[in-house]
Amino acid sequence: MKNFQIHIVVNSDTYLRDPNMSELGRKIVSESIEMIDELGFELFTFRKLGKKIESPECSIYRYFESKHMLLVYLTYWYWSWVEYKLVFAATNLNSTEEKLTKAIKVLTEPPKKDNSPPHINEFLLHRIVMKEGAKTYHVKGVKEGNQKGYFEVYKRIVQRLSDFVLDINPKFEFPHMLISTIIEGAHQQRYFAEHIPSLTDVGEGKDNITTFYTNLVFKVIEE
Amino acid sequence: MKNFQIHIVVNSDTYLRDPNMSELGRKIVSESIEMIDELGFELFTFRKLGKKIESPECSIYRYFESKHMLLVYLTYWYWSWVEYKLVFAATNLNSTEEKLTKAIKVLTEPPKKDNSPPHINEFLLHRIVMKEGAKTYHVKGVKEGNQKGYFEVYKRIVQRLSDFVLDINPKFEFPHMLISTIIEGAHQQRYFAEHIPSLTDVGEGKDNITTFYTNLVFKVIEE
DNA sequence: GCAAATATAATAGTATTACTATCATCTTTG
DNA sequence: CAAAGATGATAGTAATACTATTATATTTGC
Repeated sequence: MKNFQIHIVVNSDTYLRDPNMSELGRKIVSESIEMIDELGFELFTFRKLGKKIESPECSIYRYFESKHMLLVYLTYWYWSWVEYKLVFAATNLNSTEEKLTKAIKVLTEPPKKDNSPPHINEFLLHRIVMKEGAKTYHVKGVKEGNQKGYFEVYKRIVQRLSDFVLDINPKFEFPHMLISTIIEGAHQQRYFAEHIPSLTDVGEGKDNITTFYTNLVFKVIEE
Repeated sequence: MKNFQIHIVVNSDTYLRDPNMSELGRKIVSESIEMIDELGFELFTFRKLGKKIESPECSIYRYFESKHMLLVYLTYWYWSWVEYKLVFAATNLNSTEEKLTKAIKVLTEPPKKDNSPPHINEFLLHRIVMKEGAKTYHVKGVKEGNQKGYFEVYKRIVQRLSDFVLDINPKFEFPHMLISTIIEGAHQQRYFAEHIPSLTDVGEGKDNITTFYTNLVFKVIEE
């Protein structure tokens, strides 16, 4: 039972019409998450999505310029959501060490059921971002996308944790590299664990990823 | 002046006809490297490649089942080449520490001009693998691809360095995670440095990536 | 309560992509 | 020098990633 619901705001350059403002828009978002997770981003098409939600393909194009931009929207949403969880997780903690530990936990653990909006399955969205997230920037127009702010939240998260690192060790030279390495690394390891397990050490049942990266960060930044 | 040339063997499941055995095959490989680097993998097509090499599209399909499989071939080739460099780099070194340091250097530094086969521009190939490499496994058929051995060399490289790590600290629990994290991380950081610099700490002219990851590895594995 | 604005649906169409098929010709090689 | 194999020429297909046009709902502002 929850008496509040947070609203995630997404950069308006990622969409043509705000999908959060209409029934159809929310349906596009929620069903596309299911479908991308099921088919993978390559086999996912607006035509198939249209069929699933029983709306014509061209209606989807009124919300998103392309399926690539839909992916950009979804990952932006995801990172905003993670940012919210990071802020929330830091409250009532005193030391920067505790805050950093908690933040690494949020970034490296898979999501638990929580108060995300009802039309977003954040468990599936997490899987999508792990697998397809890099496709938002591994494209020709990265620089333009970066200028338009598609990655601003991601960058802010990296900055936030980098600041913790610098607070703990002001002389540490590579905080951004360290943080972006572990964020991407955690997603990657979780994906490998499922599909190419010999690239990881994730054993049966037990989840070492958070332990590994927490350890890594504190060992690397100590003077 | 070189009196020898090494020949990289690629898993024969990645191609229909061995592109290394004919003039046309080598042309397909060498020109596709230029073209994928120039256009990005999404905009690259066999039709455009056919036009460039003045051969019909269908001739290219006689070598590679799809453009995805061509990418798999190219990345396989790349990692085999890196493996060769790793073996070469380890000769005449006594301590495992030295070997590991050298290996990290090979894996994290951009390639220098060396004795790669004339039809392969390994500088461009390195850029392609940094940017597009993950697309070989971020697809629906990863598991089948893994079973067919598309990633066997990559896995062998991870194993090789993991063994160094375990030799230095036999109690270290997560060698594979550590090594695959730094290999992917190095590529990623180099890509970020060029396109989304605020995610890194790579400054003007100086290249910190190797320093960062070398430090990271030795700090993390120390008892 | 109704006109105007806006969103959606229905239908149709286009250029391009990712292939496949067929057959003729050219080049090896045993 | 014949047979096998590789390449070229030509053609074709289903699907993708869109766009355009017009009709029909639905919302909203006065």
